[in-house]
Amino acid sequence: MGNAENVSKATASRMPAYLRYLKGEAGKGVGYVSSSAIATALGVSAVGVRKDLALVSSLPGKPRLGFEVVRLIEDIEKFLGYHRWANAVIIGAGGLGRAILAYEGFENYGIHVIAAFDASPAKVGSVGGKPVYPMDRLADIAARHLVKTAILTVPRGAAQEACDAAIAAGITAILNFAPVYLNVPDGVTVQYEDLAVSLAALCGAGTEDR
Amino acid sequence: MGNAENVSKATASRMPAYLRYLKGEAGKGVGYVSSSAIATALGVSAVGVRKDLALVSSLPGKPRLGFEVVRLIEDIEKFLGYHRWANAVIIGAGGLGRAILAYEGFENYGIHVIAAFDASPAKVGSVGGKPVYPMDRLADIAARHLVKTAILTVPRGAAQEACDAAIAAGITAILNFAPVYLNVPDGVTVQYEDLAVSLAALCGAGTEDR
DNA sequence: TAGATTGTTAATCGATTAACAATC
DNA sequence: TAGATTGTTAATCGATTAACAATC
Repeated sequence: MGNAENVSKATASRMPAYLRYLKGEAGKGVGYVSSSAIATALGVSAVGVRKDLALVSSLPGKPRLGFEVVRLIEDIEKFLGYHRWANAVIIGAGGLGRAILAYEGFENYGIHVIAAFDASPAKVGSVGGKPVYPMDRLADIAARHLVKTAILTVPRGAAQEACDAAIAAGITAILNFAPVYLNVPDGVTVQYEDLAVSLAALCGAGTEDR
Repeated sequence: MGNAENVSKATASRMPAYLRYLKGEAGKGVGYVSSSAIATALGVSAVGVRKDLALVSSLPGKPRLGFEVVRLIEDIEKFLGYHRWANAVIIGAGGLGRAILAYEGFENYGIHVIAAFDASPAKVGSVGGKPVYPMDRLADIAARHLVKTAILTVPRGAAQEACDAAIAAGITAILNFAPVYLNVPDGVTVQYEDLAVSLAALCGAGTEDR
């Protein structure tokens, strides 16, 4: 138990779902939860849940009771690395960028979204108490706050240019909401967050799968 | 080739990335692309790419040349089911909901986002030419437009209630942006789009993986 | 032709499932 | 105790990688 080193990628990818469910149970005041309860709620197998949890939990589950909810939440959060903090910026202060800038949920996950940047002077100002700067301030501010992560919410036509600017400013991880492929050098990670793809996959899932 | 029935889930999950890359190449006027070019661009193995493409492409790749870009794009789009159309609604017309309502990218993927709904009368009106209705119109409008998919962009505290309302209105697929677990009956699919989790995973990826 | 690239068969690898003994 | 639940070992399953013959 708690041997968090050799955790497979498949197991790690399920942790956020466990965490979401467990937090819901904790909110209802549930003290212990069994692997089979988690399994049926999430639509997976109970033995799979036990194997996953065995790898990250600091305490084994108790026969007849199951796993202690609050303990498990702590263990999963620790595993996911939410104890470390990181700063991030938003590039593109349109509707989506501003919505994310105002989003309150990041702080719970160890992320400070410190500012947004936009090429248009008209967008400069602040949103929800957080500043929106012109693009030419990006390199300066990113360096000063050790920002390595950017959320890209610019129109598709501006995405590659914004991406290049981010990389020039020292960004090494990009969460890209623009539905275009980004050309990046080695050492830079891009994660694509294509809403249309997510939605299309979801629409398909209902009809074809079962 | 083109035997799109027995495509593994792993293969299907890579198709959007192929499509993104290929569209970028097509935009540059590239006519043919090799499996190894795709592989290096996407950071995967070339033989894996060939295996994936063999399952969805209607035409085999040509030795010395590679795959025809425009043909491959059509094949992947067809595989992903982007030829079928579906209507969707947004529930929650806050910043994120309004941004998604105004988002132009869905139409390319066979999805019509026809309207948004909000519990607050103050939000009713229109955004980017699309209507925002009060929540009590949901069942009526969803039924009339055969809407089976909802995008949930309400605050976390309102998520379960909004989810229940959606299900009561006949929704069977939910793309949930609220960072909470949703309790749904059998036959309803929930996909979690947790920005904070995505971002946290991205931040972690840069440091721990290599 | 020579060379680059393809598709396929076999081997390896990893993850899931099944079976079962251990525990409170 | 009896029963529910756990953790683990072995077996199955699926996906990736390696090797190589086929093709333009």
